[in-house]
Formats: sequence, structure tokens, C-alpha cells
Amino acid sequence: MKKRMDRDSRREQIAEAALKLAATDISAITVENVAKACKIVPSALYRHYKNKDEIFEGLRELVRKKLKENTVNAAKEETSSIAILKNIALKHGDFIYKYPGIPRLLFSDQVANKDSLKRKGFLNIMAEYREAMAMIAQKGQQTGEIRTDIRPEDVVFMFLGTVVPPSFLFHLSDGEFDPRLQIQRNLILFEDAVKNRHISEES
Amino acid sequence: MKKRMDRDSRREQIAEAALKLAATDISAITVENVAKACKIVPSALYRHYKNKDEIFEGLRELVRKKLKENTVNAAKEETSSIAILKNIALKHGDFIYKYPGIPRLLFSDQVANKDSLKRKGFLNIMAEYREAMAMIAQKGQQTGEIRTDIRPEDVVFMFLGTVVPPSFLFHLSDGEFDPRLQIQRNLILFEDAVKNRHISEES
DNA sequence: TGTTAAAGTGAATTCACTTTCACATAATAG
DNA sequence: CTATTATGTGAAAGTGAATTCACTTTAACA
Repeated sequence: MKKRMDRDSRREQIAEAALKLAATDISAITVENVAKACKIVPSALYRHYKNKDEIFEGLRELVRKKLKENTVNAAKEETSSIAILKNIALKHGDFIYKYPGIPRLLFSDQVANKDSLKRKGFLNIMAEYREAMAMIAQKGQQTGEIRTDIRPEDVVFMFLGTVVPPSFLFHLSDGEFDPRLQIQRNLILFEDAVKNRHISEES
Repeated sequence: MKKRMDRDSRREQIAEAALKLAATDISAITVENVAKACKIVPSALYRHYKNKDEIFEGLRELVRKKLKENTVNAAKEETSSIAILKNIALKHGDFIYKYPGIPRLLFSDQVANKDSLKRKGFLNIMAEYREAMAMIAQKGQQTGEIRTDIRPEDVVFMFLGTVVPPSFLFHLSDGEFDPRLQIQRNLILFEDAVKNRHISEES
């Protein structure tokens, strides 16, 4: 009757199930709960992942993919660098609001703990991400819309500054604090701070 | 021979021991390790704290105290609002660099997890903290050094934006990324973004 | 100095998970 | 149709803590 799921779909299903569980609480990601969500028995998970750590690895991969998707879409929708960055920030707001598991995972220490390999998982995602942002910023400097007296990486940090604290508060407040509104407000200051002022023209 | 420790010192010693353990990894904070660090036996901890959660509560209290100390000292050293805020940010950089356990704890989900009471612990600390910052910002607006077209809370978020992302990266990178340098750079943009521009005078 | 309460000890218990394993069943290819 | 391989099952074992408890030691002080 019921067709069995093929290998790849099952692996993905498992990671998705874990991501959903992360929305409540990272500690809800137990082998048992993940298995239950996939309607299989705990031990069956081990046919698809060597152990729980590998499930987390799959989870990180999932997050990486979704984050990248966001940035790519944002770049398609806008042309100016600042507009792209702002769009990405807004998309992130919607995104983490929709998947509260994402900040949970990023800030979690279960997923990225002592053994530096696991930690490097997210660190690499962040590095890749920061680099992509830096390239956008650099382009903005070349076209003259972003001030050139700071490094592109500093623009990136300013960008992170608009997104990370609201996300963190969203995480801490267990969903009560709406990160999207604050990100919008922060973006006003962000634009103001990084745009090239052309002081001579402005006065 | 050896004098036994009095009740209060012992409680504090336990919290301090937990904080030190947090520097490596939150999961290193086990009843056994904490006890070992205090040179007593695990079960003895229960004479001082009802359970592990209460130890974490003591830990949060310790963090709250240390954070407050920072802000108070910064306020003493400077007069202008912006200078105070910048000073606090710098102090925080030094601070978390010295106590890597602090960001670990803040971002940890062991310490502040599902049951909302625990989570509220840090949430309250953050709320208190943000309020204190907001008051400084408001004062800055009254004296005219900070622009008045944004809410004090937005200044606070901008402030957090300078400190939180570097702290987070410090945490993720396991101490390799130095938050202090980036905070310094971020503060340049921070000051630039929030100070009152007096456009009429500047041109 | 002998009594009492507080603090510490060690062993045992419990608990929530993860992981393994021998066996069962479904899909697939020869 | 049968052999083979991939998946899934259920029970059992293993693990790493947290917590409890009866018992000892220590400090304080009447």
C-alpha cells in the first residue's frame, strides 16, 4: 500500500521534522520525537543518519540552504546595494518569525557545542554569509551609494546589528517580541549610517 | 584545620564555579563538575541550592550584577550620553572577552529553555538593561547631542547592534574572533548614526 | 564538654535519552 | 518467483547526569 519514502526525501523529512521541533525548544529534538514526527520508530533513524550529531548536521545544511535562498531572492528583487541589504534584512525578519527554530538553533549550544567541529558548522555558514553581504556592500561602495571611509565588513556588521539583536530578543522572549517591526526601525538608521552623504550637495 | 565556608560565600563560590565552567562549554556545568570545583561532593551542593535550576538562577544573578557594575562604572567615567554609551560598549567588549562564559550563558538554551520561568530570567535582565540604556539615550536627546527624530529605544537597539553581533561571533568562533576590535569599529558608525547632525551649522 | 544544627559524604536510585541488535517486511532486480 | 538489499520494528543495553537518603563530621555555643 503506502509507498515507502525514498532515501533522499526521508533524510530531508527528518531534518525538517527536527527544524519544526526546534521551534518549541531545542531539547525537544530527541531521537524519539523526530522519529515520531516522521512516523517511524527511533531506531529507524539510524538507517539514515549515523547518529544524532549527523541529524544536526543535516539541520544546519537545511538552515544554510534557506538562508541563501533568502539572499538570492532579495538580490533579484532590488537593484541598488542598500536596497538589497535592506530587503535581505526584512526577509530575515519574516523568515525567523516564521521559523522560530532558526534563531533557536543559531543560539543553541546543543547544536554547536564543545567539540569544535560542530561549532564550525554554523561558523562556516556565518562566514559564507558575511562574505556574500560584504560583496554587496563593496559593490555599493563602487557605485557610490555607500560611504567609502569604512570597510565593507563594517557595513556587514552594521547590517547584522539591525537583524541580530531583534532576533535574539525574539528568541529570548519566546516569540512575544516581534523582530520584524524593530528590524524595520533599525533599517532607517542603517541606511542613514552607511549611505554616502554627498555632504557638498546636501547643504 | 581548614575553616568551613560560611553559607553565603559557599553559594557565591558555587555560582562563580559554574561561571568559570561556562567559559569552556555550558554542558560542562554538571553538578559533579561544579561540586568538584568547590572541592565538595555533588550531593553537598543540594545543601545550598534546591536543584540545578537554582544554581543557574544564582548564575544569572551573578551575571546581572556584573553587567550592572559595568554600566555604573561607565557612567561615572564619562559625562556626555554618547560617551557613556560608547564606554559601556567598550567595557562590555573587554568583559565578555574576559568571561567567555557570559555570552555562552546568554545564548545558551540550557540556562534559559522551554519552561518560560527560566527564560524570563535573562529576559528580565535584558529588559532592565535596555531600560537603563534608554534612559541614557533620552538624556542625550534632551541635551541635544542625540538626534530626536528616533525613539530612545531605537538608539538602544543601535547600541545593541554594535555589541551583540561581535559577541555572538566571539561565542561561535570559540574565542578566535576578537569582539573588542569590531566593537570599536562599530562604535564609529554608531556615533555617526545617532548624533544630532545640526545640519544647518555643518554645511 | 556535650548538645545541636548545619554542612559534607558515598552509595543507590531514577530518569531521559541514545544506540545497538536480531529479526521482520517491503521493494527491486535477475 | 526468488534472492538480495534497503527500511523498519521492538526490545534491550548502555550512558550520563540529577537527585535522594541515611550516615558522619564539623562548628558553635550553652
